[in-house]
Amino acid sequence: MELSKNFEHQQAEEKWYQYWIGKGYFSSKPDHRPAYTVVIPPPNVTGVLHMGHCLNNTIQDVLIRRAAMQGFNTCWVPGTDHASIATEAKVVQMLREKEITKSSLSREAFLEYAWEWKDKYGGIILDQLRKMGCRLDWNRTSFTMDKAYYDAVINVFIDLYKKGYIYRGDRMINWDVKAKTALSDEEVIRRETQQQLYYLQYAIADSTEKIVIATVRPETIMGDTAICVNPGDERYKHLHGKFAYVPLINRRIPIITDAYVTMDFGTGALKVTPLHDMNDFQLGVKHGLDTINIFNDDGTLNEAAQIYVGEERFAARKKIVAELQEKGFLLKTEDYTSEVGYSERTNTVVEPRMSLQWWVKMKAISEPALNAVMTDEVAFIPAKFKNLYRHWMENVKDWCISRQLWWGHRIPAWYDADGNYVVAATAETAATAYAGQYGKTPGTLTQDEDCLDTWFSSWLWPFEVFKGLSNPGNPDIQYYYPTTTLVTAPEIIFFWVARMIIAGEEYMKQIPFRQVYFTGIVRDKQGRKMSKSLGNSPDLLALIDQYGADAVRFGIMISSPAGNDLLFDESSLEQGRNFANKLWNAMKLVKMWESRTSEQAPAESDSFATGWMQNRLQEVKTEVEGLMQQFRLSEALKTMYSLIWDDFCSWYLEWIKPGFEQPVPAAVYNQTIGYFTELLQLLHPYMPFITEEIYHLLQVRTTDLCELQLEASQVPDPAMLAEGDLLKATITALRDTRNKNQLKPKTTINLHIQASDSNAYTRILMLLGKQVNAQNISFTTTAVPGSISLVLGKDKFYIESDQPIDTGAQREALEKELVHLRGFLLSIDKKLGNERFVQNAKPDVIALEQQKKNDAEAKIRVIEESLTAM
RNA sequence: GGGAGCUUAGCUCAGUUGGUUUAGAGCAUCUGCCUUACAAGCAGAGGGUCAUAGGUUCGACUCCUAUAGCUCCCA
Repeated sequence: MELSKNFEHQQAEEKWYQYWIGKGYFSSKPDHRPAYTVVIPPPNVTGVLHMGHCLNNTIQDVLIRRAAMQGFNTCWVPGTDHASIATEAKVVQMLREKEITKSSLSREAFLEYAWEWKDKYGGIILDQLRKMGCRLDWNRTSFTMDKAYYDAVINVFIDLYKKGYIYRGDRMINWDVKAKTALSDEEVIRRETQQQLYYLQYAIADSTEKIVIATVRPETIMGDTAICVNPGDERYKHLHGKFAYVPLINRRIPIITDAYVTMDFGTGALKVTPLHDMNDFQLGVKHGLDTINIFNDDGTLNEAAQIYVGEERFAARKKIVAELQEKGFLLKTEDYTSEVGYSERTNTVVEPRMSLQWWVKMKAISEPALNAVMTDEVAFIPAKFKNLYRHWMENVKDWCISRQLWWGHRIPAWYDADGNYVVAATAETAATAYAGQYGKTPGTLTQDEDCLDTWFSSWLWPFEVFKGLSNPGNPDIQYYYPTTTLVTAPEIIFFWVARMIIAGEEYMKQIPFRQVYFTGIVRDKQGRKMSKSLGNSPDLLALIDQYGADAVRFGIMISSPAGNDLLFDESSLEQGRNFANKLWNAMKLVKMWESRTSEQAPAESDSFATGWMQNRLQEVKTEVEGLMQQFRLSEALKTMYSLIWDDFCSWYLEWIKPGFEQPVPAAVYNQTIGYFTELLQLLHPYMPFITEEIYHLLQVRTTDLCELQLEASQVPDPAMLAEGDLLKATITALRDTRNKNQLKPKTTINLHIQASDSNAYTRILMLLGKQVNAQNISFTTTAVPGSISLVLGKDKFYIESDQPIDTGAQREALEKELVHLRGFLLSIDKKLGNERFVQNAKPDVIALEQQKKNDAEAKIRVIEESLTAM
């Protein structure tokens, strides 16, 4: 078979994914093996794959694939969440294109459209995960609105209500005037925003005096019910207890005092609008102020505002400012920058609003979840996130769980005509409950129109994907739960991670996962977070198409230490592609030897090479094992990269490479196939497609790489590794010297070694000669006249060739080395001359320093000799 | 305002409980090579007073304090 010049990823990816699926490798059933379980952080059903998903899911796949090779029964559960706000927005938009308004539809009709939308587009992101090669158990694909899952969410609501953890209450909330829904704090994005600070004067009652307040929201003055000053503020002491008039509408409001007011901001006098500002609300409660709501739910002014009724809030601001100016109330305006909250979903400025919503009381229910993390029962990686978690959990606020949407889990609360309510799953059970609670049969009970926050369903994810709630104690939940590792972004540590631990403790009486691995945030080259609105997120499928899935996985993994952000740069994908290509070509080289193996015994140099490669492989396997255990996935990949590229390709293959059309001893060939296979196996979790492809091209196999079990690494022989290091260092030094003396690669040399211990070279002599193009090597005890000399450690090398030599350059190099060594020696002498060092340092540290000193002195002597001989 | 974190080569980052050298890698740069696996390659090289100033210690990139700059989270 003719092998292509470079690795062609397209067919290989398609072919192997289908093959793996066909073999059923990805689907898991409980058995005797230990389980390794991962639940995917369910991507938003409206989503398309972006760099964050790519990072996150590659990491999960690496963990799962490696675990599968280590004998675990791996189960990685895919799925999506229903994303109530985002999906509803998409559906509304789709309807708009068909010229249908949501308000013209019944709830049922709207939901039919929504499901239609979901069925059509909801699977896109899952298909994209297939392209990446993810070893997901597709038979277990879950959705937060599957029937059983839906019911579980409703039952959790009812249960928590019965336990007293859920209540209904008036609170200031973040209101999205466009989506007409409440937002949780986490759905509000704060952004520095350029604004104006308006200085307005309010007339004091029974006086000609005026008080000046500064505000960024002049359109809310109609909702003012007080002016507040700091009690210690000398400027306003005489006004305590007096009244002022709100401009334009002339409402009489009290002047109150509270230490909350900062004296040096604005004028030190604050207008208080309890229903339209979070902090003012607190003041209002504290001081028993009147409350006036001047906005409709769409952000337009209502009747209570008296003026500009029906105007949109920002349009009203402009008009009010104009009128204030015209009537002399506006003293001045200043530029002012502060953080303003925007809706994550609709990007409109969030309006603080008083609203009757459903809440979860968080303090008591979260106690076990705090402890689970603090005691490392749930280990955070990296551990620095423990602090953040504790801080949040200790100051946890109640969770607003109702959303004014239809797409989602409908709140199971039922109201009579007077607003009395019961919580129950169905109309029937609600009627019974009502009769029990209120002692009468209800008239018509109507269900709450709102649905639940999406996170109120996804916090059940780690157990409900195994039907842990809807079918308690089933074999799956017993086998797979608690799950092993959760991989997620630190930005959802509160949204999701904390709440999953809470729900796990509450409903399974167990933690949901043993470890949480926090990935970094993917940023662009300029360090900006990748986002849809910035348009700086590359098209991942195009990248996979261009570079290959393996290269994309490599590129993202090579630059992502745990918990640190990574700057995404396409050059790392290039590196990945080049690496794939390197593997491909190494395979081609080895394949070339297949038909010309000979039965002759391996030469001593071959035995050295294979022995060294074996030991080096074992050494790296051990290293990788340690790194993986610490979740240092990026470093593990770097280690393998270097093993494959440098040790295997650049050194080993060159060492055993036969001359042109020469045979390769069969033993060497077979060992080489074996090493190559082990390398592929090691790398497979990171680059599954190409490794599987090459695995099968190298040899006819009865097994597949993705299922091949890793064998435990053996302890390497340090002497063998040291010999290899000496050989590599010697080759490099000699090549460098050749280079610097303009000896062309094709020019052969005679090499003389003046060694302190010539035995050190016996096994590596042949390889050395081959690699530096020496036709002859001999040992000497004296300098060889007319040759190029170089010093490596305690040994000297003399290169003889026909080429004229430049002693000046050599002398310079040696002198430079001498200066360095003398400086080094000086620093050691200082240390050893320091009495306190000798007294306090551990004996092995002192011995080490002594050794370093001896070595340095020996090297200096050798160089000095060389210089005089010159 | 409160909290967390970062600052190491031109760029992006490693550096695990203080002691194996006067600090490593990839990319970029420079030099020489179209050597029959690979120019998406091969063989080499140069480049850093580890943000700054103190302190602890026999010894600090590593621990402590302050300063400067940057980032994120929360109010």
